[in-house]
Amino acid sequence: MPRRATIIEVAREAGASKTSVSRYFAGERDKLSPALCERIAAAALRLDYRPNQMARGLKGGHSRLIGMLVADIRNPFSVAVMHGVERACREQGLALLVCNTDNDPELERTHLALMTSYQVEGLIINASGSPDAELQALTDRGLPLVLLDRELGAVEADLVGLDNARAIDLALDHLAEQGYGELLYLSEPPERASPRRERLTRFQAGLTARRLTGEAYTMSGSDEELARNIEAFLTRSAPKGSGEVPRALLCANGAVTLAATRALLRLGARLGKTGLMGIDELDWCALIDPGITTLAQPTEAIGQQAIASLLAKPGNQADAKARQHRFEPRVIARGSTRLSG
Amino acid sequence: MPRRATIIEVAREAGASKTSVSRYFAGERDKLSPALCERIAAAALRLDYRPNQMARGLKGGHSRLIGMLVADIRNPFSVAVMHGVERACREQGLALLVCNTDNDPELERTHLALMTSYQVEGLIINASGSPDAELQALTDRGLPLVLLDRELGAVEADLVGLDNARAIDLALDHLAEQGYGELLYLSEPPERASPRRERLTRFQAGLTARRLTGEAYTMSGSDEELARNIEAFLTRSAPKGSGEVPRALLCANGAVTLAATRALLRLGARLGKTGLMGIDELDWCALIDPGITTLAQPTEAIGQQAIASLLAKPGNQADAKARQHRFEPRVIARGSTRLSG
DNA sequence: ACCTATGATGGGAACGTTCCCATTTCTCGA
DNA sequence: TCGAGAAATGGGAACGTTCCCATCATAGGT
Repeated sequence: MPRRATIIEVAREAGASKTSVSRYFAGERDKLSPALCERIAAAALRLDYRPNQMARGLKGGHSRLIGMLVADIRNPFSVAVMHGVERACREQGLALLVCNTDNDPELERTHLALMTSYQVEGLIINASGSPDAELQALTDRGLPLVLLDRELGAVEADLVGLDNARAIDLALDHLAEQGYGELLYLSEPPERASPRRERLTRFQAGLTARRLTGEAYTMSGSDEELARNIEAFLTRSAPKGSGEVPRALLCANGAVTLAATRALLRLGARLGKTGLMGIDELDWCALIDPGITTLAQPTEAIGQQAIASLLAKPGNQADAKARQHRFEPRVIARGSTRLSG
Repeated sequence: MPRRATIIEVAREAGASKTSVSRYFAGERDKLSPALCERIAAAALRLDYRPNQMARGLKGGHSRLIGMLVADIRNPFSVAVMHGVERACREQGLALLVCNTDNDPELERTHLALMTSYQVEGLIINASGSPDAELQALTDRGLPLVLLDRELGAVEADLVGLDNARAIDLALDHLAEQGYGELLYLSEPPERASPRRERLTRFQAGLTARRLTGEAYTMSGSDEELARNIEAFLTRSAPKGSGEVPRALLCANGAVTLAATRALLRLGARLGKTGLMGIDELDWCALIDPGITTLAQPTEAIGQQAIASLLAKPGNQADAKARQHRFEPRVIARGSTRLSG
């Protein structure tokens, strides 16, 4: 059972010192004479040498590892962002340690500890709970940190995510433009996740300027309950004075869109006549009969920016103010917000 | 900027030797007196000590890291399995290094090298190319290895995945039972991925015994081309002698199901009258009008078994024969395979 | 009382790097 | 001709663990 060659063996084989070999692999080839470079390259090839990242990480703290903590790995949005993060890592020669918390704050703490024990050089956090204290301790220690999608009050760290206000504005504009006048905003419980709060707030704030009326419903219970609430919204009598005003649902994210669509179909609603729009573009949104209108997030860009922000961190100087990178969504208009259909 | 405490500092704080502290954290507490244990625990708590995994990994090669190489991280099946893997890792105190190859064999090689440079203790491979040589070299070196979903001819390693023959049998049985007589099997190019070959072969072998006729189409081009081929299949005249025999599509995986559904809806086909069944259960399959019948894979179990197989490897003794863990899928019958609808 | 297992503890050499300092050789200007 | 400085290279001490060995009680059998 052969063992991997070490830097010492390569040095001997190349007739050089381990320092030179180290330099060669650390990308300081310009400091070496071409002849030496060549000898080292040949020797390394002959021995099939690969630097041991564990040893590297031990010495200088240069693990070349990035940790990513995801609240729900089965959420397509998270996966899409992860795809962008992964690609950016690859370009930088970084490896990605992925942990999924399944929205469990307890697990989040555990995984945070796990990742730091691997001396990660940076952390991308899509928080499920409020590990503010733990995270602040890490930044204090000089560990670059980026918040993904979800803000965390007490932590000074860059945030990368959607421009939630803009997203809601775009949605409201689109719905108003299409002729819908009464809206029902559907969301998961907004307590723990900042984007949910931001979106909900903006929704409520954005109604009057557009002469819309609307209300919000927080999903918590069963599909049945959701369906009942949607039905109540759709069937209640129009406010006096106004005639029949078209009604629409606005879904706060992909999971909600799924549940709402299920409910609407169960109620036998005709999409379009009943408006339906969701944040997050999903595979199947084009499939459901007239197509479901969505707001697509630039997930790839978000992922790449997360790594960019991480690497831009001056490392030790914590003086750099926390930045926000808010990305703009794109409206993908389909039949579910077309009244004429 | 405080630094993390080391084992030496804990030892001093506890009035013990680093060896004892090491033993304490390596889970050999039974070899220590209760008094000493207590002192160490207190000291570690006071200093907020966490063992440095990099150093651990360096010394004994015990990195507690598992690598997972995924061909396509945006495939919901892969993510679902990864979820199972992640959970199993967590239970074992392992960390998961995830690499996505985007189905690029070149990238696969790079990532393989990357992961091994982190001294991973095991590797879960969902291959995109044929890195047989590289992988065999790794097993020879004693690295436990598990193939996920996709077999690799030349590598002796456990395989964990679906019982593809059984899956096709279940599908054919179901379709025959529901009264469909002519089938079109849709698949992505079967060259590189063993499950595609296994499924296709079994499909062709399983027709006659069930008095079915069928043909296979390999998706390669555009949606239009797929739609044309499906249309040709649906509209061609019945073979002489037999009356009108109900026709159905069988989709080899989730991606194909998506494309086929898109095509069918575009063609204005009525699901049910035209049968549709797919391998892999997806969020939206219940949503499309009468519901799409699927074969669900036990993804969580597959993921957990992958880790189990990895840990069961006798480590060095490569004598252990490669095992196959084939899981049985479950039919989720919906309207798309109900003629009466 | 003595010799020997047995169990608890500690000292120190690895593990494979990086990086701080030499050391050596060479170039160039005074 | 000489010394200074740069450029190329190498030696050795870390980094934070683990683990082999040694040490030292303590207890038990003779």
